[in-house]
Amino acid sequence: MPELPDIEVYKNYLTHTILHKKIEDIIINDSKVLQCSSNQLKKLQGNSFSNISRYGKYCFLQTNQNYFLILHFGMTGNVKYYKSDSDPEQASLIVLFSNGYKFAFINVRKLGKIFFSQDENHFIKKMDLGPDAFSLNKSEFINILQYKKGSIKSTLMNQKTIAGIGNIYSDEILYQSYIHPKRKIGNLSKNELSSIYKNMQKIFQMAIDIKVQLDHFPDFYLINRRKPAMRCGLCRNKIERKKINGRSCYFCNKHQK
DNA sequence: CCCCATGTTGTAGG
DNA sequence: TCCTACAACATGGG
Repeated sequence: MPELPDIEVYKNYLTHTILHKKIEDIIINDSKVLQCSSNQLKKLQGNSFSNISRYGKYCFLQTNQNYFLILHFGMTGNVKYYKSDSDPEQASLIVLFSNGYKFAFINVRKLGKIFFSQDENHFIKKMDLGPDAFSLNKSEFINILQYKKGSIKSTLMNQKTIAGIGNIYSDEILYQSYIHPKRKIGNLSKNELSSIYKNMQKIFQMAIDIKVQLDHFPDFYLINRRKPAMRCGLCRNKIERKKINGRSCYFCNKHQK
């Protein structure tokens, strides 16, 4: 489920598994997801990962030589640290460590991407990413949004404006903020923008705390109600689905004004 | 067979 | 220039 909280959970997982282990080899099973040359990946051999970080929906694996292996998960990306002769299905990339363990970047729909960079900030600039959603304070958040022209949902999902929010969490944030996804930002009050910010922080923190296990979200959340004929967890109205930005937007037409 | 799915990118149009 | 809509990408599930 790769939006900001999911990547944060992957980051924590990798921090507890792959750091400081000698990289013996890199196996590329699917060059389609590679956004760099295999020669660049060869540079990782003999080194180890020294730090894992996240920016927006990207995960940065820094090596002790200050190279960065950068993962983007698309719709179905996942990571796994394991010790076995048999590798996961659809592992695009496998890193072999000298302790016999492996790290796999799993990529069912092949919409994920693998990048290589020598400079984290340069990469972020090159990808034209806005500031990370979870690192902004309230006034920075409001300053960025308040002069935008588009609808609130589209703008929240625009990675060039703010990085990290996707379809599921933009819906959840607006649902809990009592704001209709099609509202133009210019029509939102300071209080409403402030509410969006607070709910974003609260929802992301919740999702990270429960490691994004869907059945651990509070019952009133929208996230487990994204199905036809489901009832709103806040006012029991029927949840609606509408295409916005080519994505299925779920919302409650009664309490989201 | 159909439609749906957590993302990004390119194109066309207002 | 900025915003919206839509198709494409690839694969699996209902």
